[in-house]
Amino acid sequence: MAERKVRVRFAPSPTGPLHIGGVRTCLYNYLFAKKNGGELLLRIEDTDSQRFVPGAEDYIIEAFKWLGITFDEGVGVGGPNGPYRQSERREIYKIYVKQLIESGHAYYAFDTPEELEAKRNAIPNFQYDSHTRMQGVNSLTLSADEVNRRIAAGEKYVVRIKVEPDEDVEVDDLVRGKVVINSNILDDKVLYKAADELPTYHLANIVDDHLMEITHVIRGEEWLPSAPLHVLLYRYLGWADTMPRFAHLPLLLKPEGNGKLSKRDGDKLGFPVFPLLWKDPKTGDISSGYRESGYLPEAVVNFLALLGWNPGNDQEVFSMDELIQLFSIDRISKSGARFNFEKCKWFNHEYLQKRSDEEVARMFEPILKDKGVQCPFDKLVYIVSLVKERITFPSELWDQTDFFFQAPTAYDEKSLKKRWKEESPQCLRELVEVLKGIDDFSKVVENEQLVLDWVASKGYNLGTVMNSFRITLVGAAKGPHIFNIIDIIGKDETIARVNRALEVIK
RNA sequence: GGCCUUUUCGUCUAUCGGUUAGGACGAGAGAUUUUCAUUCUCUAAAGAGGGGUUCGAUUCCCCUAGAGGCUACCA
Repeated sequence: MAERKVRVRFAPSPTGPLHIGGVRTCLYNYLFAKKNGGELLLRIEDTDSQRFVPGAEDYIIEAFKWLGITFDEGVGVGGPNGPYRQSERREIYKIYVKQLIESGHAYYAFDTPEELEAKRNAIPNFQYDSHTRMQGVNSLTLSADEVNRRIAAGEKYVVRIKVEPDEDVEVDDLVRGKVVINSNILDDKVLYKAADELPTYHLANIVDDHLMEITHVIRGEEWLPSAPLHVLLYRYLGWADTMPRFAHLPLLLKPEGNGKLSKRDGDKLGFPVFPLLWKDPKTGDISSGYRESGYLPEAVVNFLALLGWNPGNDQEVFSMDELIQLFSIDRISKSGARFNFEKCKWFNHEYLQKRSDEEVARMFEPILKDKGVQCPFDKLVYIVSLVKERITFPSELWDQTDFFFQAPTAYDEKSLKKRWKEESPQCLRELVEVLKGIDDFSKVVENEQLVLDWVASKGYNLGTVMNSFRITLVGAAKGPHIFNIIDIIGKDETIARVNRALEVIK
């Protein structure tokens, strides 16, 4: 086989918001494509007309835009192999359905869903396959005339693959090695439904991957059991020599308990399982998203990249470019990864520190606006510089800085009990006089030295003075350096806060 | 039930037959900080069980168990 340009695809079904596991699958596809100088396609697999959800497609596109994952071809960007929505490719699939039937690898089946349901109930482990298909109502058991008559009469039929029995089908998986399944356990899967004139996933997937010249199929492990069917389809269609390589990714599991990660886990444990906030168009239910929860896209990408892959050394923090350089399929792990969002938070803290004070200040602006607070931008940057390292999410900014914008309305009991001494009022009254003598509060270092000297000259306990002072300014025993605080709130406000505290605190 | 995959600290993982089994998150303890937080240091913490193969198995093979997936006219 000649060397082909690497082409991979992400092919979600627009049945709702994109699950974080899907995001990881796409990320791995992206990293693999970029690493190998290849291309990534976005294909929308909307062959299930029943489960189509409006808005899901736009959501998917927006989510990857936010994450910095770009597509070279597909829905939203176009390309020479379109259309990229399977619902718009009906006529293409029909050609191959016909080819499969004519070559004897598929057949018409007229069994109704009710009949099949009845068989499943009556016969344990019933499956439509080489052992049972001759009892079905299909083009194998009906005369050609009868088949034609039924089709002409508009009877709803499906087309099923005719799996040849007693054959070991081999899937050479890039992650798991050779996986062999005997064709006897495969059933004659439905490939096409006359009811909506659409193929099922299996056929559409193979036809599109072939036509779009996909070289590597990187997808979740849930597809491993049907991979042999796909191999068979490539063979029956005569495309075995250009069949893509498969790589089945380990699944993302719940943080605790059993099963794979689901929407409910997020709701229950209080972390998002979707990249973006999603509002269900039918029910109006809201599902939280990483973006709206204050996660940085590079943190989400970094966290996800390491869930099932590692570079083989101790490095933990990677830029997208580094991930691209380092990524390789043979370092993908085989077992499912439990989703640990504490680590995700840690990544967010790391990446937030990498952002400049100006950038973080900009994240703070809408929060302040919401609080009805006005603040000059350069002052905001100054404030952010004092508290940035303390926070993991921009949403924590207000709690860390509210005292810069408004005087404390109450004084924390615990702090008072621990830090407010009997001599505090007297010390503070004298401190006010000292502060009054300072003209420029922006001389942080000098002012501190001045106060320190004064405390020493009076023989006061430094901790008592400073902690009491802090409580009057902040309302509690917390916050950044005191002399930065008074620089920001200014002389008048500083003195006013001390005086007010002196009145209120008994 | 059947079939497939998988199994190293609580979690994510390193180790490609010979290591004091390493790192990170989280946890605990100290230090720094006149406050709180940050930061730093240290500590505890793992090869599912049983058989083989081998001079030697976490590593290779088999069995059992656990975990996960699939078993639709869904993807």
